[in-house]
Amino acid sequence: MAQNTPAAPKTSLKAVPLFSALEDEELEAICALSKTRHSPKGNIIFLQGDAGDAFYLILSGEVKVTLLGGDGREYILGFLKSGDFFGEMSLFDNAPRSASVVTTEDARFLLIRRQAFLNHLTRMPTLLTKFLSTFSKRLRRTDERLGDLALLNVWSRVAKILLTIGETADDAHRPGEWRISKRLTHQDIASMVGATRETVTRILNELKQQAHIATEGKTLIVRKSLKQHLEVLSDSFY
Amino acid sequence: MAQNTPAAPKTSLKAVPLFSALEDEELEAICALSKTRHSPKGNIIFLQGDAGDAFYLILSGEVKVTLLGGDGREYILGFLKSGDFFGEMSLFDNAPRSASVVTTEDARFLLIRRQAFLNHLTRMPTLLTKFLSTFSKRLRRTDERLGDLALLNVWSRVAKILLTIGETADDAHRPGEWRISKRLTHQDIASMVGATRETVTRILNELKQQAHIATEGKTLIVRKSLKQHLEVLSDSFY
DNA sequence: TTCATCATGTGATCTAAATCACTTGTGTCG
DNA sequence: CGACACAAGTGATTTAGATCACATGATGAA
Repeated sequence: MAQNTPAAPKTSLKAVPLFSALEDEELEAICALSKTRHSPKGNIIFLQGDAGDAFYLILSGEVKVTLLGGDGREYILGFLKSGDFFGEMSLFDNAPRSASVVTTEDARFLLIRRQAFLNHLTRMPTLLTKFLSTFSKRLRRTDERLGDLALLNVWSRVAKILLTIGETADDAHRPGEWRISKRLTHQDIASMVGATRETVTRILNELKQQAHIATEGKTLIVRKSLKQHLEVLSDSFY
Repeated sequence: MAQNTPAAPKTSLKAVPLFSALEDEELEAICALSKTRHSPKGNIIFLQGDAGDAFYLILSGEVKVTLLGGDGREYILGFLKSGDFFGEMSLFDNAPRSASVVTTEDARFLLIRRQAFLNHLTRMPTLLTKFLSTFSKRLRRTDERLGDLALLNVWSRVAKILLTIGETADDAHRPGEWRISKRLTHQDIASMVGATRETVTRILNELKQQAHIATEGKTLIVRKSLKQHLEVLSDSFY
């Protein structure tokens, strides 16, 4: 299962955006109070509702952040990878975990406990600001998704998430399209837009028909035409 | 329409939770760079998509924070009142407004511009921490609502929001119930849960039949029994 | 290569909730 | 006071999307 190693990495932290602005001595401090943890694919890091007092920074691998429904269904808030972090909310209020986190690949984390971190945090305003701007972005994203769920139909939600994923996870830069190499099952997409697998399958085929998307081997191609198409739909109230 | 007065209040800021931990001199500084603004009921403070570089603190009155759909429908993120603030996201990233804000009562604001504020902000770590914990709470709430929209049906969403409002806006402390004096139209509730007015009307009557809610004059009574009822529903997967 | 497991495709229902189309309150303000 | 906005109540109808029930395809471990 999960392993804890007392040693913390030194140099690699400099490469992490969250810590990039810190002084060497501050980095030392961070290292001193952090542990590393390794979890194989499919491991539960924590569950929604758990008491949480630790913050995790992903050193390698990938995790999935989800909300769980009473009937076993899940809503995927997002995937996080190397350099991203989670569990940071419990640093500032110690409420229970608001979401669950599961590894979707073997992953290594830097783990820092609330109390240990807080003492140093106040003495690192740069870090506070980093957190603030991350929170800001996260809040914007969740607000947008809230609007999507409340105001758009499944077709638009699927189109939109494909575009979002394309824009952020484009692998090969090409003129009129984005290429997504990350393997996403229809169920994954369904759980990200709040719909069923079958509906997503049908919409994806429809989009393929309309040449808005295509597949090449394992990579998914999203054409930018889809973006215009979507914008026309939502601007139609003028 | 909206009026701008150059003068800023002095003593009243001490009473605002956001600023309560500040030193007198820091308060002075805040006052120096803030303006007050007055807006009558129904006024648009800003719209989703606007460029935004100011932060607002509500001194009196109430506002409604909404997301607008392409077809004119709106999703209400929430109501904010005296002591609450909004537009703070643009302090930390200067992205366009992610939501719209409209006054639902005559209101007075303290208004602080991004640049002016930022200079001082870094020198007030207490304030940074205040923001951080607010962001944390907000993020938790939006995550929860995201889960509600994606995973619950309209009945549960209505029940849940009534309970939430009851818990936070209870006016008279009574044993088995919460009393909400704030006037909420069925359309308001519909816009808060992502449903139509008619559906909300029907559900509210159903809840009244089941004695989970009642009205007394203009105040809405939500019985705590509703909470149990809702929990039974969502725990039914054990 | 061969199963076994997981992902996808697709028709046939079913249903929660939206939409439509009114009627019936209920304020409130000239 | 009447009347003119709003807000709420309620049936009838429609529909997007869920659910159900399989068939077909990939993929990978033994």
